[in-house]
Amino acid sequence: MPEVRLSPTSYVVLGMIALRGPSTPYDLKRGVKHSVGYFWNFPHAQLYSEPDRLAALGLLALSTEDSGRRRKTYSLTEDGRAALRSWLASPTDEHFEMRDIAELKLFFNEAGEPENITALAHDQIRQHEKRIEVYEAMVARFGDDESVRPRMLTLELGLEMEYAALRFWTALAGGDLGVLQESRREGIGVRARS
Amino acid sequence: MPEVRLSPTSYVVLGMIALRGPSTPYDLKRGVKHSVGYFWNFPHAQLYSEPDRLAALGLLALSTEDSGRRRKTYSLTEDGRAALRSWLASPTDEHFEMRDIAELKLFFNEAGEPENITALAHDQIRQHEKRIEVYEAMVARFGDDESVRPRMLTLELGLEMEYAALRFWTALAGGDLGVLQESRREGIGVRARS
DNA sequence: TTTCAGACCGTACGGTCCGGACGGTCGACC
DNA sequence: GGTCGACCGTCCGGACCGTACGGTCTGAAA
Repeated sequence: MPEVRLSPTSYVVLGMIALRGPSTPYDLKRGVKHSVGYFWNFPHAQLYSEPDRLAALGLLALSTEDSGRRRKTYSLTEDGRAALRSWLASPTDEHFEMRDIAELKLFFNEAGEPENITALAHDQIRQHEKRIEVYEAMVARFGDDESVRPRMLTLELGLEMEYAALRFWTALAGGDLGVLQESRREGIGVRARS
Repeated sequence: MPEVRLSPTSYVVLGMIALRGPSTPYDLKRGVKHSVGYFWNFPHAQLYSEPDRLAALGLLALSTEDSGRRRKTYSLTEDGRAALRSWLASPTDEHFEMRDIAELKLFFNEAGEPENITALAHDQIRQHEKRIEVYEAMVARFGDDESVRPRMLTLELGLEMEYAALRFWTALAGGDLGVLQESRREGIGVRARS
């Protein structure tokens, strides 16, 4: 098995194919869009080029339609499945990255007008509420479908994060951040560490 | 003023210089490392090349040391300050991006062994606890220093997110995700939307 | 005074990532 | 057969990224 460092994109492709079965890049694009794509954006061009790289490494097998559109369908090889499984079983030492433009603006707003913050907070509140609605609709729609249950786990994490952000921006807009510290002290966080 | 789309990196550079005053790339690197760098990683090579780009756009002014090391120091021009301020005042329509390897592994673990999740959760709990300690030490150290108070705001957001993640992974490790939904329903989130 | 360690500081580079523009292909309906 | 909108894929230039490497300074040991 070739010794190459695979990127997150690689594993998304391998993982998607593992969950969905043999797929075309377009399938991947759509699959990603309404699952992991919600929290991590993978530009579609990548999902077209990455499978070729993985195929060159022997992790995917390629079969090309011979009818009109000549679609390429990729499937997992044994090596591919092994690579995915070993990644899934290996520890993760990196901390998540947050890439939040709003947080950036908040941080640098010392150089701007105080009222920017109010506007920013209200925008953020709207956005997170909207996203929460989307997630909760998904939970309501698929929540008790046993077959996709495992995939709902990440949705729970997403919801936790959304509510956390919503709490923060709401408190900020209300001018009372103290309430956050209090509620954290009472919360499970403290319990988990004691 | 030239019409170019500036990247987040650009604004980090402009913002850093606005908060710290004239800076060398190395200053930026260090400044970023223990502030915004906690939630958004900017590789240092960028912080060396970006100022040149901004200088070419007239947003930064460059002065070069003539002694030994010939350090380059960049400072804001009027245009630069204006660009930063207009960015700070403009609405942010993008949602944050989460880039969390652990979340990826969780999502795809249908293709792996169930016990991976336990290990993953415990790793994550350790990591988030550690990060929380770091953040809280910063709060304790700088919390009542008026001059840096505004920069503490993002720390509060960071803490909210950390605790949210910690709650999730703790619940997951304990096998009882239901507790999350309940606590969310009682929380400020609901209040904010009613 | 020379040497050396270790911190400080900067650049180069090859591959990857990125988004947007563009173009081809299909079935459905006129 | 023609046209429309959805479907599907590629291309490209520039930004990004991590890492490896190389210089420069301070200060203390030799």
